[in-house]
Amino acid sequence: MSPRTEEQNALLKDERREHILSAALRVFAMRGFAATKIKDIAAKGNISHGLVYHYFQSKEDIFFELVSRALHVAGESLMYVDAMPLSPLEKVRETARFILGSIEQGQESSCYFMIVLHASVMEISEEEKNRVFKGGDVPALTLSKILAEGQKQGEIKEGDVYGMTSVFFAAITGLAVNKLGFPGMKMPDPEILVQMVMK
Amino acid sequence: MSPRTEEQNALLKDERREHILSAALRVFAMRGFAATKIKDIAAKGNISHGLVYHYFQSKEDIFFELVSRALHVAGESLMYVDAMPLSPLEKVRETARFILGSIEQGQESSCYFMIVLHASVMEISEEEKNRVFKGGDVPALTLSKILAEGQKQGEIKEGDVYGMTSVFFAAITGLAVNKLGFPGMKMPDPEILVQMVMK
DNA sequence: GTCTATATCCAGATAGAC
DNA sequence: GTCTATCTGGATATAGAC
Repeated sequence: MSPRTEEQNALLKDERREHILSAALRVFAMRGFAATKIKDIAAKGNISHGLVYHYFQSKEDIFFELVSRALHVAGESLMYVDAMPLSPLEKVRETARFILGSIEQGQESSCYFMIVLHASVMEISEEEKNRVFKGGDVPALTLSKILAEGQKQGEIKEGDVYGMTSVFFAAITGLAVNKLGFPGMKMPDPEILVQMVMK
Repeated sequence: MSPRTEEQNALLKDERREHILSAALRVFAMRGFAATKIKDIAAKGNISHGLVYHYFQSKEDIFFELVSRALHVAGESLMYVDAMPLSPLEKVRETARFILGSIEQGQESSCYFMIVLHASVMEISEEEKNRVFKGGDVPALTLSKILAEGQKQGEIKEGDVYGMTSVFFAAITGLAVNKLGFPGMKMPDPEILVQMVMK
């Protein structure tokens, strides 16, 4: 019987962590931080209550790990679209389609949006907030850059780029959260978002 | 020493209730239902913990009273704008200006938006949800009606009125919530929302 | 590595003094 | 009407058995 290598152990441990995180995602999204009980996460993941503490130090740890991932993935996605060989307007269209599509198709994206939202209104110190939301402005900065380029090229409406960006993301967040509260809701045509900025 | 009449007593009682509700508003908005402790509400209102239960039956009672008010006021506001002697497009503009203005000027509106949002993702039975959100679709129905009229008159873009409505409200909700999490944030020009639907 | 049992704390709600 | 004291349940986190 060959003992597992350290590497294999680390992999198994990672898988377990992923399992717990994925179980925690929905629960945190729906109930918020405080209302989520470790017991609920454990039940969702079919493991015992105590085992959760074998993989994470605390409830906060799990929550902020999810927040961090959400922000990271959002940033990556925007930068990915930005790197595509498309005109600025097409990049906006691609972004709108991609995000609304992922919200439409399952609840996972919506859960991430909701978790970030929960985190953003949590009462934590300014320092802590800065740490948690480190890099959280990458999506907005990237979109702003795209819009500014589009204005130069005459594809995008003149006006406050920062304002357009915040409305764009606010709308997406709002839709995601709505979808979570009312799953029957149909996502609107992404083109509506595009027309908001299109000349 | 003249004893207070029943009427005066009722008025005082109402004032006290209002006092508690207003103290509860921010706390519920920021922390959500579960994380809000009766103690916090009492502290915010400078009254004792036990006294809260003299005016309300339970924590839920306070919360759902606030949700109900938020929905009621939102419906009233939209119907008020709709009754104004304005073209459909102007009604949309007035709505956007009014709501963004009230979010800009203080936190109260944002708190109401956030509370509705908390309520919408709460895990309650379908029945209960229907009861809590009774009349909650009045704003959306009213705006949809306005947009449809605007399309007939050629002021509003052709396309899915339901989609435009949901993006419009999603954007506003998203902005309100953002403002709550990051108070320094500037509200965008309402015109951005108007241009989303304007032909 | 996984579970059960439990220590410790704190919250919602009530009772009863003033 | 308002407060303080208390009952009771339940949640986080830990300890220790297997």
